[in-house]
Amino acid sequence: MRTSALGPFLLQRPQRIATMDTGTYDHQAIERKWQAYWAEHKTFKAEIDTSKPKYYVLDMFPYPSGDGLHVGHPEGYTATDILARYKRMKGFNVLHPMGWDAFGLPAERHAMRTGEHPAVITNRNCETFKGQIQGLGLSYDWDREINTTDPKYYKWTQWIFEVLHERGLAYQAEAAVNWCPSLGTVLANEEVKDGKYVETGDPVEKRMMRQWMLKITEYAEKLLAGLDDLDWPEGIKAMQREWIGRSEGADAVFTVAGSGEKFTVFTTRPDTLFGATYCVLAPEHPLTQAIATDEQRAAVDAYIEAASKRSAQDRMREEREKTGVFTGAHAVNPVNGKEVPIWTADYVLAEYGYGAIMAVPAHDTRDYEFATKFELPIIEVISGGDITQEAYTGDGVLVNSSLLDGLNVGEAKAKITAWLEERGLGTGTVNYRLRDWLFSRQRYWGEPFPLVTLEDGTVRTMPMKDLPVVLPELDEYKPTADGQPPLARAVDWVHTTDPETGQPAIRETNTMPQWAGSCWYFLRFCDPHNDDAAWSKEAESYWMPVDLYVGGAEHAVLHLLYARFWHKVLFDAGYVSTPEPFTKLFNQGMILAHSHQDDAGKYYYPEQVEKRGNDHFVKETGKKVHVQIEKMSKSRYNVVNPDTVVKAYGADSVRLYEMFMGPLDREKPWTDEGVQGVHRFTKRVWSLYVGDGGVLHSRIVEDGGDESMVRMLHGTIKAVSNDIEALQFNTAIARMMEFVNAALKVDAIDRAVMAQFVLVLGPFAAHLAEELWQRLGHDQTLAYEPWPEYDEAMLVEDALEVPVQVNGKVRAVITVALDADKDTILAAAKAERRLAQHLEGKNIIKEIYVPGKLVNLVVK
RNA sequence: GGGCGAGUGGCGGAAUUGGCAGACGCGCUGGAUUUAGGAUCCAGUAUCGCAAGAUGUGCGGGUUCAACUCCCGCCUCGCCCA
Repeated sequence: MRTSALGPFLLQRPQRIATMDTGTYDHQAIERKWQAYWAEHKTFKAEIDTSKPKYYVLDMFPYPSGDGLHVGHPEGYTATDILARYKRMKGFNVLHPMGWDAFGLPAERHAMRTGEHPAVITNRNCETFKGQIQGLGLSYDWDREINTTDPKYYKWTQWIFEVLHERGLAYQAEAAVNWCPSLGTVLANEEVKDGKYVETGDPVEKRMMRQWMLKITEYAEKLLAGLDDLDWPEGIKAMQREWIGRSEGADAVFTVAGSGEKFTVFTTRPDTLFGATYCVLAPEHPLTQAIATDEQRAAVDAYIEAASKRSAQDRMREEREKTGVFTGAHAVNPVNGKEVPIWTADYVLAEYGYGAIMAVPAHDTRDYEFATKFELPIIEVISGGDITQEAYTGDGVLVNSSLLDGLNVGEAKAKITAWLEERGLGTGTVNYRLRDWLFSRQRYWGEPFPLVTLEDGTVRTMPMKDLPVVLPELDEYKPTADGQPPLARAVDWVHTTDPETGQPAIRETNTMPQWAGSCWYFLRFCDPHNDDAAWSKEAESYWMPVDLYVGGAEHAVLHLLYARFWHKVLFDAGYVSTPEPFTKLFNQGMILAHSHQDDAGKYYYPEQVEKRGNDHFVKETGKKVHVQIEKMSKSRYNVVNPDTVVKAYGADSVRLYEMFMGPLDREKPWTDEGVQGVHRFTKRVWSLYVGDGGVLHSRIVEDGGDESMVRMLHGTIKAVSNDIEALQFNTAIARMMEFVNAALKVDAIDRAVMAQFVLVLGPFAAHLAEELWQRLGHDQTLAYEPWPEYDEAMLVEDALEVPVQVNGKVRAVITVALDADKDTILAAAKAERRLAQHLEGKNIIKEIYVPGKLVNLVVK
């Protein structure tokens, strides 16, 4: 066995783990060793250091479910970890924290079933998650770990609620909510489909309840405008814009004939006012019942009752058959005094606009459908379509519209809006689809509201000294028999006194929704142990904003909009220094997996299935199954558990594979063979550095190593650096593979080259790189080693290879001197023997040389 | 219906943004090693063809010396909104 110049030196170093002496790649021992090292040395602890530029890279923190991590979680976490490690080596002071979004319904349900306190369940789940995450070697500063259910944390969530309250942005209202009687709680709109709770199928109904609301609508304009400058995926920005749904139009006041009652409608098409042939009030509209005539009252009441059972989504679905009933009353159209019938129909929502519309069937698809079904008149006011066939929604010249005749849509809008304003019959307005945020949940496992209500109905927020308002202990977590939230069971807790006046008072029994804690956790990470404030000005202004935020696209709207809203309020209140919290956002794609299903629809675990020829069969029964690629889920029997993969192939292999699978933002299927492929790569890296007996491999030499590897190294550094910056980790890994493949083919490589490559590998295969770095003779972690610089001069090849095309098809490749000029190269190209048959008997009519790229000869 | 995105070998995917299509990996084929299996190593692998060569990036057109890339018209799939 040859020993390199460094061999003897390394042999003298004490080996920490005996099994590593054998020279085989023992990923388990290496990973254990370095994870212990990082923890013991607090390698990734972040402190404010104004001498360095900061970089705040954040993952969307997880809800720690009882199922533990699945391979989807580490995808984003690995991406941010690579960036964090890379930025540290680039000299940035990196903030890279992790915590738990731990309030939520699953823990509460579990508590209802078992009687175990949700905090106990939650803490157990957090520990599981933490263990799994640490097993992946992610470089979080664990001293900054936070948990939204910790009273020390939610004290400040309550404080922010008080800031919102002080600023008039929190109010109580009777609101129509999705009430699920069997769960005893309200549900968010997205949890309801077809009048049922999506998880259990329990029926859901509309119910008016007193609820806390947050006035997010007041920030609609700021939330919209703020999107423009963010480095976010355009699709996400578009979704937020749609969600906010700004539309310009006009309010118009209609009078109920013969009663003097008035109602306002919002329309984006005031130009079509002359075409209004009926009005529709939402079933929930306060006038609906009031104006119903005696003959129609029974039908109207029945309709209102039926509508209350349908969700907003359901009601808005266009393909759904329109329903509605005539109220018996008529409305006076403000522009022409014409009386039109007033209907109620559930395609009009109480929450949108004023819950009332003027219907112009000739120029609105839904109104057209409704009018056709109920044989209501259709009057054309904009020419250009054929209203006997369908609604015409395009531009055109106004007709049948008195003062508007002859104008186009834009002109007519402006003219009629001014006309309405002059007469006090309406105003030009901006309307938003965005609704105020329903902020109460009838649940136990959430933040209590920091306020009490006095006997006279006065609401008082708790003074700072009395925060946090801690969740009381309960014997049972179910709603009370009379339908009150679980907190109503804590009678002594509910009945309290106002801390300032000593008057008897009662506490709020609703809790905040799960979104609350995640609206500001990125701020707490800046200063997680501060007991005097949610964060210090110093910490906030140093670390914020978040430079890169990575998470799933499922949070495109709600979490990201709510967090931006709170942040803007805190900005206006002077508590934070930036108007937006997340400078750059990136959504990782979902990881899919193969599932095996028979014709009856039954799923099988991959282990139950075997491949025979091109088909797959259930081992036991021989039944044929089809293989498909689907989202991972327990019910599809196709969830991949990262623990088993880490155990079999190592955390470095999991990290590398998740990044190598494909572009970060795309969906991609998990395959075990793929993991094996990158695992093979880690073994090849090991064998590149470590020879028999665990000493450095003899190919590593002090100097005189292969020249081509120096060039290869610089190319690799350049490519990997660019790829990391662009979050293109798949191609970065491919470049490193190319380096290793080339390195394994040469006999001697300079030690300096090998050391630099370890540094490049470091952000990806962190454990392996640390181990090799140590074996190269370093006694400190590589985490803060300067990132290798590449030299552009080193990328230049000795000679230039130029492809030669004839009529755009490559026919030969010629090798020319680097400094060869155009004429020389063209001459060389034309002289190329292999081109002869393509040039024979033809005339060259054009010669193109793209410097350094190619030659193209156009012949005829 | 509208918006956004995607479509490239048997598979996941590359292509410095108009310049050698298929990097890298999986799988497969052959070989070496092994009692055997696994692991490892070497060679090959878009399609047709013995070859020369021809064809080839969802489909159809166009621009260009040159198109996966740009333009026009379609088809399919995914997500979001109606």
